Amino acid sequence: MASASAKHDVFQAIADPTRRSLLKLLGDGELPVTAISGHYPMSRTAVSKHLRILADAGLVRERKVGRETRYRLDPEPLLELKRWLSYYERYWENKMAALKRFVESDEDGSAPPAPLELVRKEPPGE
Amino acid sequence: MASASAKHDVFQAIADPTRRSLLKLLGDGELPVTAISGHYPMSRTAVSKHLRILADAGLVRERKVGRETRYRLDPEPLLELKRWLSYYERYWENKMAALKRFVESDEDGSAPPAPLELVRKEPPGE
DNA sequence: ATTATAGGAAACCAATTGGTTTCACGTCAA
DNA sequence: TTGACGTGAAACCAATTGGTTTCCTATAAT
Repeated sequence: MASASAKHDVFQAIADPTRRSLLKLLGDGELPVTAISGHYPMSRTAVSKHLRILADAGLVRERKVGRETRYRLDPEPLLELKRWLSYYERYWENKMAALKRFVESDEDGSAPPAPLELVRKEPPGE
Repeated sequence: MASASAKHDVFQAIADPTRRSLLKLLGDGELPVTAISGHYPMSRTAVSKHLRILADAGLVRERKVGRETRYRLDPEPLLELKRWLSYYERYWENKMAALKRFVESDEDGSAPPAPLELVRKEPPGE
């Protein structure tokens, strides 16, 4: 439900750092466009377009008040992201487990759980 | 550590549906490029470029084996995403709480779900 | 009534993106 | 050695993106 199957999905919406910043800013509460754009080095119009993209993705809600349009965070679509991420939990768990096994291994070295070269931090040879 | 300070960040990397699909595919294990590209309607070269972007973001690792290059998932950078997401947990919690309060609200109506209006912050000068 | 303010719409632009086709190179097989 | 296979690099292209400026319309405020 909620669907928000709009033309902008949440993945694409949060891909831009300005938009991620906007989400954070709008978490504090409702703000009109001009106030928002004051936080950014770009034009008000540019910010407005970012806001529209966020709104299309359902991440932000707009509300007209007099002559202003106030925006605020709607975190609901982030749940989709969370769901997507949760699929990968098992992988880090595996990795963590492998790492742990490696660290705790009583070095008979007979069954290296996984190559995992990420473990070693060579002193900077370069 | 890890840092993956590369030119492609994880947010941008997962913005593309093909790349998300690749991650899922590569979760099953190492695969060479041709085998991978067989799953997609686009050219091998196109898939290869997606793989490079994923690799730049640290989401995928490559390993040369004879004349093939095999790719596999590296979920580690997703932790950054998880961390980013976790910042917003409190918001859905609030929302959930508000919703719950609303649903459970019996008759007094004195506590509307969540006005959520915040006052305006300092006008950012001009 | 007139003027100033808030914000969206439109037209435009450069850079990036997602894709293609062609080519070159290293590796495996005959 | 000759040729086929697996892949990346390069050059190219259309569409999208992130931004701008200019204009237009509502809504205050005087």
